[in-house]
Amino acid sequence: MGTQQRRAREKEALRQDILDAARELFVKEGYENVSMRRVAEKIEYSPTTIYLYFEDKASLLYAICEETFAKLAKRMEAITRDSQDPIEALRAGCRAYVDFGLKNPNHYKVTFINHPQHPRDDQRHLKEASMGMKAYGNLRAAVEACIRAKKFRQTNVEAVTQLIWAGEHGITSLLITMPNFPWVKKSELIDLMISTLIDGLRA
Amino acid sequence: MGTQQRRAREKEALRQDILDAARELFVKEGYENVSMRRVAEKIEYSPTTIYLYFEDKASLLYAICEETFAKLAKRMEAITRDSQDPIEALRAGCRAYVDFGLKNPNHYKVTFINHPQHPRDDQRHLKEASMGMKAYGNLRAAVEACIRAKKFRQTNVEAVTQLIWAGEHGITSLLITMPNFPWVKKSELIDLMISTLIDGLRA
DNA sequence: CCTTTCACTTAACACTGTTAAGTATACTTC
DNA sequence: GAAGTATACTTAACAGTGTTAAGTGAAAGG
Repeated sequence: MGTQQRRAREKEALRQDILDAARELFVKEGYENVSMRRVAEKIEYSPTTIYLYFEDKASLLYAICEETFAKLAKRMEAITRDSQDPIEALRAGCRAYVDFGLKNPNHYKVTFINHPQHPRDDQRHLKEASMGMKAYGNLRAAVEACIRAKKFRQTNVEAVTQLIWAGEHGITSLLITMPNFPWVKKSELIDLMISTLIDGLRA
Repeated sequence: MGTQQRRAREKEALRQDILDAARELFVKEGYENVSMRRVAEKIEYSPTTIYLYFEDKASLLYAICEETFAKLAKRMEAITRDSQDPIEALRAGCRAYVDFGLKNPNHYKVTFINHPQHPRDDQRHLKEASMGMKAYGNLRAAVEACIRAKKFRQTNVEAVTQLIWAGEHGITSLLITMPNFPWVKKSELIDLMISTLIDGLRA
């Protein structure tokens, strides 16, 4: 009777163990530098066992990214909701995005910078999209609020959202991938980016 | 007498052949998807021969990036020099940067996005920096001209340069790594980024 | 002509992601 | 309770990777 449920539960538990082990290794050492054998070793199973739970290495990564993404989306949602002024909401959301990236550089890398795109696997590409769409949707809502409140000269919601995303991403990714570059004070640079974009958009 | 010179010339010729073969493959298929054996096959030498000319695969890449970078720097220099108004010069330079990235996506990827950073090899990191410094210096000069002409509210040359670089990079890298995303018209997005940043900086 | 140097190759190492085949164990059915 | 089957996992292997140590053959120098 309940045996099937118990088995399903045990399977799910191992799936989570794999995910936990992989996440820790990926985040600590980077996706490319972690082999399936290392993940297997960590959970004390044979390497091939992982393939009973995940299609391949990339799937393992995507599963982790989806989790992480949910966290980011949730955080951004909370931040933008708790703010009155739409401009300040947008500013806070942007700041949260960049901070999140800098605090989880390897996650950010595999999700937005490196993400190994399989040749001719469009299915997976859509999955990625759906994963990021939530965070993007949040940003979009914040931008829409600003436009609705007639705070911006530009009225193309999509274009402005993408513009701001690109700005955030530019700074986040550069700070992550080129840590040895002689940057000015990081937090000032981030604020400058956000302020400059908002000022540039202002009505 | 001349034998030594001839040999040196022949060595240099093969070095260039390797570089040419590697560049073509890297640009066409991406650094990660090209093996040393494939490069060797293309030049019809044994794989290990490459190691007589380049320390490792990454060095091969860096050599190619340096070439490409020189081209970008030269182009940007020409563009910013031929312009009268410092703001227009900056705008044109930015546009050239992004266009260059979109036209050489794999080059841009390996140079600014992926660039496989070797663990504990700081020497190489400096080399990278010196490589990019020229293009960065050009941008810096264009920014400095704007500030000198009192066109900008912000007066921190370094911060503004890095800000603009981040903006350019953000849009370039996102357009390259996420080609399936429903972007608004690309050239409009690029122009919007450049204009918004400049407007936001204006005095 | 002999020796040494030089350019290059062969063979191998230690890895990688991934799959096919094999092996116990636990569960179901008689 | 015994036989058969499904399940969960492992072993062995494939085809590939970057890279190195050892070996080869020809050209250059004395």
